[in-house]
Amino acid sequence: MNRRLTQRGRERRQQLMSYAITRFAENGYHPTSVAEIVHGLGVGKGVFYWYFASKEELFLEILRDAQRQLRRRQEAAIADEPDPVRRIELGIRASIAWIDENRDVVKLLQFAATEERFAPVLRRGQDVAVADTARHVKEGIVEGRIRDLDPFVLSHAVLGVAGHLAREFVHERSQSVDDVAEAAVAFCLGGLMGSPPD
Amino acid sequence: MNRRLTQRGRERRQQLMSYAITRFAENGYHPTSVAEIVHGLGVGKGVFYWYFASKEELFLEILRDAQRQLRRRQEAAIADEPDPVRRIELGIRASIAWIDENRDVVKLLQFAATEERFAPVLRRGQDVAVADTARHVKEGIVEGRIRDLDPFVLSHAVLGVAGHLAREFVHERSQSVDDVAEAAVAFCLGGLMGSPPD
Amino acid sequence: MNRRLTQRGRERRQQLMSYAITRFAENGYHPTSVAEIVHGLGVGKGVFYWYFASKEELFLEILRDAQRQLRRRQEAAIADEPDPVRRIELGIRASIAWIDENRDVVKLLQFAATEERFAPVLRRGQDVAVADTARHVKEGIVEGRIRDLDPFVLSHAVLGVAGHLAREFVHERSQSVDDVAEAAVAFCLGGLMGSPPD
Amino acid sequence: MNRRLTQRGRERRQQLMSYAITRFAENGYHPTSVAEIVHGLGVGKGVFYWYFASKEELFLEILRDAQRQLRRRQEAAIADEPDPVRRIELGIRASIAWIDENRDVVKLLQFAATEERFAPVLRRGQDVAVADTARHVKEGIVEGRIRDLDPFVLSHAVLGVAGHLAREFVHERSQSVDDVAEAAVAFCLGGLMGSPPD
DNA sequence: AATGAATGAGCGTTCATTCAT
DNA sequence: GATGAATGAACGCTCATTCAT
Repeated sequence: MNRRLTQRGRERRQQLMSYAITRFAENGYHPTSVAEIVHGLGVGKGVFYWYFASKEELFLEILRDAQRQLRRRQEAAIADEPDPVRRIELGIRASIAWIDENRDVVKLLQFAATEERFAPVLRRGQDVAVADTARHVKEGIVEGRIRDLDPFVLSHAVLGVAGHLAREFVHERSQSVDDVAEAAVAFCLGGLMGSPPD
Repeated sequence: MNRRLTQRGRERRQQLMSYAITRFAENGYHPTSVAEIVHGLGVGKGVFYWYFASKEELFLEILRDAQRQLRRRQEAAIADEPDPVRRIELGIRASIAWIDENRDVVKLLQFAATEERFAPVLRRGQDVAVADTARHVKEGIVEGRIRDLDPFVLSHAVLGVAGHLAREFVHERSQSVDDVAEAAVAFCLGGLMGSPPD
Repeated sequence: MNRRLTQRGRERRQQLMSYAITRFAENGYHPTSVAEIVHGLGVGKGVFYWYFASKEELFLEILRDAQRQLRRRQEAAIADEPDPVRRIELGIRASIAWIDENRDVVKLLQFAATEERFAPVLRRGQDVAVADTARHVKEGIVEGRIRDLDPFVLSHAVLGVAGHLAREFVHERSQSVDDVAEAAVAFCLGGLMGSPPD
Repeated sequence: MNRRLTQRGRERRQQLMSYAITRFAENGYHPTSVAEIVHGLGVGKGVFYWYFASKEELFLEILRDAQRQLRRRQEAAIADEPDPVRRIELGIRASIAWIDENRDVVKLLQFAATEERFAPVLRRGQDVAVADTARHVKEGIVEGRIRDLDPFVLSHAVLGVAGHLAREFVHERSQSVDDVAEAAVAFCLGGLMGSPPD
């Protein structure tokens, strides 16, 4: 692989990835055949293997792409906000927005987590995301605005809430993204800073 | 199906389910063949189809079983605790404990969420779990101990945190279940009751 | 693989091998598809893979079988003949007879020699055959009846003549096996014992 | 095909043939793809089909070339040697030398013999070679220096020994070409002229 | 209840060949 | 002359499922 592609080539490749994402998301990775993908695009089978070494390689590519995009989105949202708590909030909002806009890839990320074959790629991305958040949490703890618990656990909790709410509400029960984001932020900030339960 | 089974028959069936769970969790549902399952148990293919109508049926059975178990566990934990907030806490602890003890099935639940074929079964279970939690949340709101936000959103947030932390920490980073439960409870109660972020 | 087979199973397996040999010999190994083999036998594709791990494995099995058979045939022919030169002669005759009766497998042996993938198996068989012959040649040299040249080279020469004549004459120009054997023996004994070319 | 080629064109064509020979010899004819050949040469696929009508045509070309070359080599070696037995000897030496220098094509000739598709071309070449040798053998018989057996069988035997020894020894067991040639000549002349075995 | 042989549609992948550029 | 994108039939192989025993 790693072909040098013409402009047209790059477009074809993108087209294949996009279509594969929708099919994988709708039908599942395994149940979706390469034949189905190329047929849906009205091209021959060879086209697929001209651009991707294998079905698995395509899937990994999708995974990597998604993680790269999400991270870029979060970084852009945070930019140079100086307040760590506010950075966390902006991160949550950016994540939820991205999840909302990429429900299909999100499903694929979830699926990838369930097969040992794909899990490592995912784990790496997760670690990065947690580390990113943990930095802000630590600052918040130092400033005395976030309670003094393990910053990694807290980061995971934040990510868990954001991801879960975004998936469940925006996709399944069709609430507005903003409402969901609002709730997620409220809950997380409460969880991070809130007075202990007694 | 729905055969009338002898004692031995019921054991065989259970044996098939247990082994299938470990194989599905390790390898994925699709990549695990019926042949692999019966071979691992040292029996012929006929055995499988004596007890299950199809591979899919077996998987659905596993799903239903898991949800039934988890719910029973939560109910047992809550028992007749009168304090709604305390009930939420006990529910979180019970969930985390169950997830810890059933990492394999948990993976299968995650996978099931990614295929339209299995998602409905899951959704039903989720709805029940959320409704259960929401009842306690509502009581808490009425009592003025939980802030006045949409109880369903709050319930989802709680479930999201508990599930996420249990999966990530207990399984992947090998922390003690109790520590994780502690953190989850703290975060959730903070999120539920916590003073809003200024 | 390495299945425990019933009587019927063993027959099926043999049937597959026999038919594959004729197809491979007629058409070539690569151009003959598994589909062609099973279709010719009127069975489903699964049958093939029930008995053989792969097309390649089947081919190797054929190779091993052939070498085993040929060797057994030679040993039976030589039995307990005390005269080493006579043993060589009997070996030549046995080889030619076997080649005559197994023209199809012989073609496969020739083909196998041309692909690095199969060559090693062949080489091993050849080495054994040469070593067998070389033993007799050495004895003949000790007895002063065969000229004092490298016994391995002489053995190879003998095998080369026998194989070549059998293939060329019996198969291609339809001479009687006995005539060919006679000529091969005469030539080889001349080559082994004959006075040097002045 | 049969394009009129420029000097550069003729070189390209030769380059394709040479590289194809090494790939075919190493990997086998069928397992070597056209893509592999053009890729190895760093050119596009069009180049291949500019010079050859098909993969098969290229292979046949290689075959014809090889036979032409070998024959020319033998004729040059024999030149105008008047002694028929000496001509045979010189022919053997020339063949062995050529085989030594063209191990790759030799493998292809061997392969070609195993597919009905290519065998005819080969057969024709073989017939010519045998006829060439048979002429000398006949003369030798007339002169009373070679024993009175079927000259075609004797020629085949000679060719068989020479080919077999050259292939087996020079390539596989790395003996010097001259030693092998010496042994082949000795064996063959013994076989041709040698006193009958008793 | 259980076995193991059989089925055959369907899978991921390859590759000789074509052709617009 | 040459490129690289495209084609699609065919390949080796898998596997859920069936069924005679």
